[in-house]
Amino acid sequence: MMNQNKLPYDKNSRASIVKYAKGLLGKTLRQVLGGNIKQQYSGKGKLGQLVEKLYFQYEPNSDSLPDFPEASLELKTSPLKQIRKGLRSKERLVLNIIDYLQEYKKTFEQSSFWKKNACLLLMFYIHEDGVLDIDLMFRIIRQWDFPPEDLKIIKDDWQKIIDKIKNGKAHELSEGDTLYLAACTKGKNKTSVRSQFGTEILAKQRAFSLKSKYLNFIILDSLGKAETTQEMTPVVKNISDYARQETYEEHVIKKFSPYYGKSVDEIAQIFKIGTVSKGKIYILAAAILGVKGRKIAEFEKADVEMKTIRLEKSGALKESMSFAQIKYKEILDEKWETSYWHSVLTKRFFFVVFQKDGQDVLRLKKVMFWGMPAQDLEITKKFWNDTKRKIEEGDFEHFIKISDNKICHVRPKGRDSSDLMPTASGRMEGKRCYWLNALYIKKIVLQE
DNA sequence: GCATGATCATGC
DNA sequence: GCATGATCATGC
Repeated sequence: MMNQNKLPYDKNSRASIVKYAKGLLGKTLRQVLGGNIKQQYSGKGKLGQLVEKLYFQYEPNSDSLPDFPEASLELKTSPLKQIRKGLRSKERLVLNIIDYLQEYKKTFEQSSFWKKNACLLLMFYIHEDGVLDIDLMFRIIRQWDFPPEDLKIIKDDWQKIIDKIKNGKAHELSEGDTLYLAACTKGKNKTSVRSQFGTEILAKQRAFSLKSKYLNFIILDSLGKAETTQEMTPVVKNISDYARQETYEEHVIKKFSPYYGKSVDEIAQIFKIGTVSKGKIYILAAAILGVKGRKIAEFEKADVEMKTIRLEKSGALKESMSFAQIKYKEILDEKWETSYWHSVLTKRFFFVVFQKDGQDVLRLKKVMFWGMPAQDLEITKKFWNDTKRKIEEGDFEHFIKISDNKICHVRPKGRDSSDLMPTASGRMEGKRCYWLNALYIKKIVLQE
């Protein structure tokens, strides 16, 4: 360890550490430390180590304690990407690895997650391909304490993860299980497995993480983009809104239940919102949740995918659920874990289920949150690999069909059959998209 | 009745 | 103009 007297900050003081950290704001490590430092590390996750070692002058550790233990402050660097509308999070923020054999024994307050990450020193930098870590510019540097409303949801999330571990189901964890705090895979997927409680089945190594969309909220707040965050209204303005022991999801479902059995028009009348076109059911949902405008803040931050489901009188589900187009060129460069289809299927879903009555009027039947179980995700991985391989080979005739019963399928979707998209070989092919099979959705909706 | 192909409505 | 969410149409 360095002689603490020489440190340019007071390691016992959060304020001092944060203030010193801000010396990097708008700058790169090279600019601040001089041009003669060598790139000592390269690759993923190394910028954080460089900041710790070169700027804060302590040796990086993999302690269960925060990086600045005396000040209970955990340092995290995280990349930003430029999109048309401004800066956004490039990826999830990965926190500490979950010890499946220990974490479940603890309360939230004693948990490894909370001990290490209760207070974060966030350092967002602008990601650039092919640029050395020491040449990346820091754009946002701030202390982050979770607001009480967010912390409530994070506690619910943590509990949900713990419940699975307690039940010997760590191998079934998925990012789609939770809202803000997720159990994301960490390490090389095939080889990084760990033993878990209560069963011999090995589970993928996972770490607590904050979802990328949640970080966006921090980023917009930090950049003073109030106009963007104000478009979003939270369902829960204050944690005192919760009934005792109620989770966020239970709270949301409770708000919908008085409208079960009512038609779309009836609900629209109650909230005086005029005619609601099909495909705009989220307007109804926002109204029911008391959200002015169109964006439900918690759903945005958790990246919840809201979908309408229509059941026939009989309870049958007529239609499969469509998603985005398959980009024939882009998919060739994708890996499963970072692919579009994987990112959709690991989201948390919010299903708004309607059913036709005797007069063919759609009535709200129920709402539910859902995340795809890990076993199913494995099946969709096979589906995706098969689809990618066929696109690679230029075989557009034999995609997996709904009758193959592989949870999802490929089907045309375009303006009409002459709506084409170029393939890597330069040939034009009809546009197609990913679908979730109707039968699969039906099972989910009817199981609860 | 279901699988599959095809297309509509809307908003950015 | 186009992607997306959603639904229609047809034939087996």
